[in-house]
Amino acid sequence: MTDSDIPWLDEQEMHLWRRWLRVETELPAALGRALGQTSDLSMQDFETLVRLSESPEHRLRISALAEQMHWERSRLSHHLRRMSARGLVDKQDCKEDGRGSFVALTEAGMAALEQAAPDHVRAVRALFLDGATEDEKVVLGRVLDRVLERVAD
Amino acid sequence: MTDSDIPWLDEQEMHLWRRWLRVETELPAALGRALGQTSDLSMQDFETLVRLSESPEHRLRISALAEQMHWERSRLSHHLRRMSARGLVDKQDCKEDGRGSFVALTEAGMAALEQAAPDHVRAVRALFLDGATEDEKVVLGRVLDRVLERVAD
DNA sequence: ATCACTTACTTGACACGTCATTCAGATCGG
DNA sequence: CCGATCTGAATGACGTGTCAAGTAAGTGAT
Repeated sequence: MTDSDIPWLDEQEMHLWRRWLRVETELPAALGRALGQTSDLSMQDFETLVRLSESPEHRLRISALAEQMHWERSRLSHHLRRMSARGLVDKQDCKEDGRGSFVALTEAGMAALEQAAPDHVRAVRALFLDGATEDEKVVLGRVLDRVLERVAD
Repeated sequence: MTDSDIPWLDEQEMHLWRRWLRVETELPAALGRALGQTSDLSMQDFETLVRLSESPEHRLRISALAEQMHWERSRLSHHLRRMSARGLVDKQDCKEDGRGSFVALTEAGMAALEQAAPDHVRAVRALFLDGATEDEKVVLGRVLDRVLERVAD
């Protein structure tokens, strides 16, 4: 089998694909670095805290949180154990279902989120959102939607 | 400090940002799963093999490869050790510089690449490239370029 | 009530990435 | 030359993610 038998990408496609791959790795890396400089939170910590802060009573069933974040349960379980050890969240058992648990934001978690959020939001704007005009954002959103459909489990 | 003091994202921005985050994690996951079903290669293995196959004599200095791939040297070092143990690549020392090394594709590595490539390329098209029209690809490329500039080290 | 099945979550082993460190071999100033 | 420094690469410790297995509690049929 020679190269010509492979339905390879042409130059345009390859260029677009490789730029995608680079952004996919470097954007979160840059945002993570920025976030780490003004807080002790990772992007994952931040996202977790945001989801909780948006929830009634600042708490959620663990599986509900996992579903919202599109995380595997075991990943979330590991992560919450670490965040809990750092005092950012708190696990509470669930009266209605003896198997289940809630996770709740602690005071410290809320404080960490509020302290970190402004810089992080600024960074998301500076590195990502401001990179596209309004029209381009519309196109980008459309493309992302289609990719998500194709990827959907 | 209350929520209103935080320069949060509006609904449009948040929606776009979260879709981006989802695609950023789920697209590589889906491609990795697909690749894993028809080969024993990860996306990282594949990318490494492609770079080598595109190089003269199918080999490169390790630091050159790291630079091409935008990988940290130690990451590449770890990865090449594993790939080498699986017989996909081969390390050779460099006459001109006693510190340096080359990595070369093995026969098995080339065979694995050629076997995996068609399906992988099809998957990249099906999940990503076909999600955008030609016009949208132009826009997407422009946006990715701008984001890369902003992220650039 | 009991036994099988499902659900909610945890755990442990392992793969990968990062960071700091190490080490040999270049390179360069004196 | 020779010591200081730099460079290419490997290594070890550690954090995080995945997958498979485990535990405990709910559900449901008989």
